[in-house]
Amino acid sequence: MTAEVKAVTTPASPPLTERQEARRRRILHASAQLASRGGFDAVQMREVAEAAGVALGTLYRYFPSKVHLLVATMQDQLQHMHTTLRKRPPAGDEPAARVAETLMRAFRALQREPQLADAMVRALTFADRSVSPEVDTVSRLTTAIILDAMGLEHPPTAEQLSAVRVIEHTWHSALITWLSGRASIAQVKIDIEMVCRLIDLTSPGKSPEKS
Amino acid sequence: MTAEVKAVTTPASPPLTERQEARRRRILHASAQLASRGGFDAVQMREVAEAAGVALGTLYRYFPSKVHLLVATMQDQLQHMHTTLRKRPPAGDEPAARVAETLMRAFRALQREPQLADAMVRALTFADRSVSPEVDTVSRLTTAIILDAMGLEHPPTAEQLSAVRVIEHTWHSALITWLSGRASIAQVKIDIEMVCRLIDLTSPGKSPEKS
DNA sequence: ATCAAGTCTGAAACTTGTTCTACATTATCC
DNA sequence: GGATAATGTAGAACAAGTTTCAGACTTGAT
Repeated sequence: MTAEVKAVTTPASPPLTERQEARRRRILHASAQLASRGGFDAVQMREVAEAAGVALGTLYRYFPSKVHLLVATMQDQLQHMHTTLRKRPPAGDEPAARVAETLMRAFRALQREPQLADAMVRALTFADRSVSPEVDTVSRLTTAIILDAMGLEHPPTAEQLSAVRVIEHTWHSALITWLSGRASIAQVKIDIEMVCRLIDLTSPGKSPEKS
Repeated sequence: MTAEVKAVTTPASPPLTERQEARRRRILHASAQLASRGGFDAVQMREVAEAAGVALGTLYRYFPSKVHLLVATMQDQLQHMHTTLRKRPPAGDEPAARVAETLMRAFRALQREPQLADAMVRALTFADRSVSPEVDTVSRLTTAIILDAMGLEHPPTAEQLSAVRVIEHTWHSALITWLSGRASIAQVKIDIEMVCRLIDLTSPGKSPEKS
């Protein structure tokens, strides 16, 4: 439990009342529910509103677009996953192995709800500038998960952060190719393990070579 | 010019007549034109049809959805880029350096038409299963470009292909983060260079270490 | 030249994300 | 408790992707 992670939760601009918090929660739940059924397309704003017992206008007040909604849903799910993963840290000896294990574990979790994963990931990559802050939060959460898995003793170097970003890139993109049926899970595993080698490459005082 | 690349062009199911080929071309041109202006949102099917001098129904016969259209547009642009890049191969000594240089060159080309890039990349990552074949073609084209840049003397090993896939993942995902304003070009450069190290790592008879 | 099959056109219809409006409910402040 | 501003509701309206259809035009074979 080294390298403390500073609260990656939402910035929480205006404090919400209890009823509002409950509405928000109902909406996110409805969103995840519908997404689990039929993926991105099945999350229809009117249906979400109805399932959450909320007027369409209200839904849009809470989440200004479908993409915002789904990205928030992803935040939510990632939050869960992060706490779950923390309970059982990966077992590998090397940081690279631990990260690969963690990611594959996350991957298998997503596999259990492929439609939900589809909806969230599609929203994430489809998001335009207006969703940047939210997407950024997701990105920070992912980074936190990976750094956690690395179990560093010191704060990460700039190089290591770059490696983590590359791992994230690979993770997202591999997820997409899997979701759209263009890559098998075995393939994803290979690629994840491949990219995790960058961790060894960037851990200080390890590689004997250097230009 | 080693490691011959087998024609990555379209499979061309039914041979098109001349007028049809012309229509297809007009459509793609209109699509790119509109995309250059306002990105993904500006490519409106009715407008594309009008600009191409074609009925809406015809547009849909040629490209069954907006995403199909934009992915085809990307194929087209990549085709261009590939031939352009081949004219001036990258200059670096090491394969990794050559690949990084090539990708950054491609990156700068996209920078010149950021809106077009936005439209194409968003379509690509938003594509669902129904567009898999087309997305796959784009992927093979990208792979071809990277393998070309590596300038291998032998056919690539399985490990190298995995590294190339990871590079592609990084390339796409980095592109997205840049397009949505969440990463600077400098950052993209760093990450591309980072991931290209995997090439050294996987070139046979190079790395002195091995578990 | 003619017929049949396939293709293209123009226009309307349908779907779903998003916006808007008029009114009801709730929260806050005095 | 009552004024008032913010929030929520119901439902219409709008925008853009997609589908549909009747009729006109091409094409290819005979």
